[in-house]
Amino acid sequence: MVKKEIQEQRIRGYFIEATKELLKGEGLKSVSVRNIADRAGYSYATLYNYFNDAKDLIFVCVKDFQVECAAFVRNETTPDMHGIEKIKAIINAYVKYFVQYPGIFELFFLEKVADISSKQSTIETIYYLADSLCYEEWAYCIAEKIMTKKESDSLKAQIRNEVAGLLLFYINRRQPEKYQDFVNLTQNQLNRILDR
Amino acid sequence: MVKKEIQEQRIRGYFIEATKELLKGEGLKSVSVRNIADRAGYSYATLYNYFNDAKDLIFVCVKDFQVECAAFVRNETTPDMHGIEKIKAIINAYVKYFVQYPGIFELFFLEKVADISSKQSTIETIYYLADSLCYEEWAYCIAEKIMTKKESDSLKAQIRNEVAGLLLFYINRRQPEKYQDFVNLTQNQLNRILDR
DNA sequence: TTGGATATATTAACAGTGTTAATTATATTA
DNA sequence: TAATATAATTAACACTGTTAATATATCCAA
Repeated sequence: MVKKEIQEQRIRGYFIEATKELLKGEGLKSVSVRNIADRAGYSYATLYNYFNDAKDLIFVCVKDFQVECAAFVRNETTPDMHGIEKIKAIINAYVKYFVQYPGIFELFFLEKVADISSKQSTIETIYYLADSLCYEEWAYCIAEKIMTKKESDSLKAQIRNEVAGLLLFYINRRQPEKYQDFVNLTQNQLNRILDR
Repeated sequence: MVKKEIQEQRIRGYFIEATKELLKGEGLKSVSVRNIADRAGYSYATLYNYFNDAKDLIFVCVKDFQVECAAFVRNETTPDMHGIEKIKAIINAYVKYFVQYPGIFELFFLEKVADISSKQSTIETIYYLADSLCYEEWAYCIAEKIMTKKESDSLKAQIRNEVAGLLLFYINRRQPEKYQDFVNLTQNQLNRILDR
């Protein structure tokens, strides 16, 4: 019965949409089983007919947000840039996305995952998201002999960790306090890593 | 009445000690008002006679753990080292401390704080902890003209964010999976930042 | 179209969380 | 010792996630 599957997917979609709205709006703290179900127009227990548990549902949203983040980055950057400068622009947009949606940052990096092994692939795509957004540009840099493959791998890791740390302190600890200071710090650190 | 204050401080200490044990042992997830009170030998409501709320109590532990972390670092590093190499050794010990006590990492960097302004100073000391552990060595590097003050500030920020990111991914996302890979990555990144 | 089977949705319940108010027990002081 | 002040406890409330039992649709054959 394909009809059943369509309907089932549709209802799953309602729950996912409700969860995404809550995450983008009020943030992770207001994402509860009852809140989600209310917004989706179902009882709280109905959720368990479509998802193993709450964490499962929450993590389903990750993939959608990754796509959205990629679109956001494309929209914030110009296609006539290349190499190092483009990488900087992409990372800046990437950072901007999470500052705009702190709830999504929490979901991607802070949210505890009970069974980490079952969500391994999702976690890996989060881990490598910044890398993959810059994929063509790293390739460009290597092709143009701006850097070696080995160097690019080292730089990727550095940016990955540096940016995660910057966002962690700013979003979760309001450190630095002012947004402009955060932007400047991010800029300085990116330049430090990429301009040699 | 000084007697009262001594007694009051003593009981506060019992709650703090219980919380610290839970944090170091089972981690943040098992730190609840009722768990703490049980371990301290009081009823759960008694806690509210000595602390404003649960978060308050949990954050009181931060200062103790900072002292412990500093002692751990002193113990893990030799006093006959100086400058860049000593900084590397200190940061390695700092990282090791949080890997050993993931619950303390959660408390320092992940735990949500409702009223961040009232805990501003605590949060700042967390933010600058890695810097302060290396205080003498940064001064040494500047005095020996190994780097300028401005360069050292930039390096401090870089290490701060890089290390936070590394720990965040490893402790919270098991990324990389194997401890040895994490150690190697940390080593590589530290060398990259500090060896120029 | 109706009756029975199946699938889906809902309510009730449990064990947990933080927090507050009312109550009980303890200590201090007149 | 009696009255008062202080401290500790229990009861209660509003939440949380999750499961089992119940109610309500849906579907398919007679």
